[in-house]
Amino acid sequence: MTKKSVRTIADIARLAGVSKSTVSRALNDSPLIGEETKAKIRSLAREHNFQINAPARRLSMQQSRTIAFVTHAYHKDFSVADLFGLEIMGGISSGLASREYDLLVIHVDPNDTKWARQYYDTGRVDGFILMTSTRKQIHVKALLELDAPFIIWGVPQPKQKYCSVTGDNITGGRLATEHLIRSGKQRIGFIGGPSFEIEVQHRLAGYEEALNEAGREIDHALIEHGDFSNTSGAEAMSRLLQKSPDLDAVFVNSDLMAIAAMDAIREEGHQVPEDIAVVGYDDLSIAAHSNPPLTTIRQNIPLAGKLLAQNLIEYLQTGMVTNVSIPVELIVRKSA
Amino acid sequence: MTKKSVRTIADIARLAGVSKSTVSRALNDSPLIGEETKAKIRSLAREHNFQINAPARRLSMQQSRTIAFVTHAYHKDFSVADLFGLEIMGGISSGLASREYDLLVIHVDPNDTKWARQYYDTGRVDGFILMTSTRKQIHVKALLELDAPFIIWGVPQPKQKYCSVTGDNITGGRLATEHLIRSGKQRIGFIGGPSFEIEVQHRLAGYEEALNEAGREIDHALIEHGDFSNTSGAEAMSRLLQKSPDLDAVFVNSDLMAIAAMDAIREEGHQVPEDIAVVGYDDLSIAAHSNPPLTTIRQNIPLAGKLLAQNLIEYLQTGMVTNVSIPVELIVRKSA
DNA sequence: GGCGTTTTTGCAACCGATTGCATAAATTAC
DNA sequence: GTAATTTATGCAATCGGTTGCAAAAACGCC
Repeated sequence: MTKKSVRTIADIARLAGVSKSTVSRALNDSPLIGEETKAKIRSLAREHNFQINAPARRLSMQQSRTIAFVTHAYHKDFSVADLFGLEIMGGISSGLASREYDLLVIHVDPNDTKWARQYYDTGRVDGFILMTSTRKQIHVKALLELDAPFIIWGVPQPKQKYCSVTGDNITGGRLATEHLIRSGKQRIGFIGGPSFEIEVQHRLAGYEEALNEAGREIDHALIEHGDFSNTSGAEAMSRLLQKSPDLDAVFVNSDLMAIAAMDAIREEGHQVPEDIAVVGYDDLSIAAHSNPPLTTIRQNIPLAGKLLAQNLIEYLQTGMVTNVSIPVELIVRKSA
Repeated sequence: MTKKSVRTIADIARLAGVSKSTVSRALNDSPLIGEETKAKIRSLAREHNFQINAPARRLSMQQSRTIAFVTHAYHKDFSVADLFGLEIMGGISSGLASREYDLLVIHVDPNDTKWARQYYDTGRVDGFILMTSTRKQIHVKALLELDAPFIIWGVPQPKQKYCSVTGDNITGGRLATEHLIRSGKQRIGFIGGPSFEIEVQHRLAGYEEALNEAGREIDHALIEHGDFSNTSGAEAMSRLLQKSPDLDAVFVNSDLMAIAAMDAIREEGHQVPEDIAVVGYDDLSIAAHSNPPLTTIRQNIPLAGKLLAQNLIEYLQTGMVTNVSIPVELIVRKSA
């Protein structure tokens, strides 16, 4: 009913018998304003449920206090980034909210880079969090050229300067492999994501380190790669079983591929984990509910999200470039 | 290197030798501007990669062209809304993008309603899409009081006027049940979400209709309710097996609960689908990859998202209240 | 060529905040 | 009691667009 009559700081100013500037300063807790005046203005604002106008403030301050979460457009296919992205978004959202930033979501076409200009040059967002699983480099390049602030989930290219948060992939690969070795497995396979991805190379490195330390040889017949999709996981598993029928364990680079791999193993008439043990990666929510429940490497996803948010904001405010890697841990369930 | 020198319409105006107003009108394709002038201004804008300033435009036009997607804060537990929410967000995003609206994501505390004011009265968003699975009514009430435009996923309260998109739950319940009847199942159970939810009541109604039409009695010993979480699905299943050991099929109100129920069934030593057939609901991506693959009711989630976006925008622009329900279909896999 | 239209363009106010600088009020110093 | 500070407030410009209204330019017609 009662159409709100006090919508702007000018309204408050009139009520308080002061000027707009004073109200603005009071609400921003400027030391220039006397305590009494501040108190009066604040209580007026509270009383009238005053909410400051965001576009005006943004125009005036030349910043949007909004961060874009950039992810690929969803396609039919079920890819890692989907579930993983959702879980990480929760962490990002809370990290941003605590610093009073808003979260905008952009679904981009993998081949298009116009989006960067459209969001940055228009002042709609102050920075980006890149989660595009594929073609990340193209987007990184676009953002660097624009000189736009951003942070990525993943390992940064060697010579470039930008923020990143990533899991400790070497340790992840090592933990998974060591667990399988401890369980007495002899022929341990590796199913990776695309071999050009640094994360995948690191996980492979961890796998090889663990084997070497146990005095084992690296057997390339035990190594296969997929593209993180579940079908590719099943296919890689089949190829592996073909090449190395004596395999008794496999470390798979994602929970989704691992779950598909377990199906493939069963279809060939083997049991998980008795005949072939399986370790996944990510500890997505579904890992606990797969059949059998998946032993996997947990990345602390809420933490990752929070760090992506905070470190990007830190960069916006101070220009400090951070590259952090978060710890991983082994979660033992039934599959290995 | 070259710091962009043409950032505002005033810059373009200078280059074109016209006034700001003319540039503004030309870029907005106003009929007031001559074709030649328009062409010149447009090509200048393109040439200099001009991007209009969003906050200024929003301030001036008194609208943000941004819609908030409101969902609950994520908790440890894995609930329906999570996966479902992610999938629907893709559809919303594309629906909004095609009308040039931005998508903001807000994770709200279930008991807090301040968020509405904080986003609406500040002019940060023009409207809301409500996906909070629990306590939806509280949030609806808050938005109605604020007189803020919104649309919900779900069935609207009888007497209230607001937009909604929902699945056809009655038909969904009916399709699932009819399928089980056709397969020759005799004792068909029902595991619903919370019984106070209208969606759940509709699915139950569809279930009962189908049974009645087949000349069967409704047996309340075959009906149980959970809260959509997977643990509650497993528990409801156990209770059902206890009460009605002769049960040979069950229609479960969500894929997540259905998958948990299948585990429970196996733990009791029964086979799916031979001993007990299971039909789920939602057709989330995981349904195709469960063990066995889940027969389920598909809601066209991308369409739902698109309609949520478009109908809300329609409402913003014309004030037309829409309440649509989208068709569902039965997807037959291995579990029933 | 002059006058009435119609089509184009520009002026200036406005959207609602922030902020540098000037000024008024209150304190302190002597 | 007055000058010198210190503290608190207000004025007015600014951020970068949009838009109502007035004015100029182009056009049609006799």
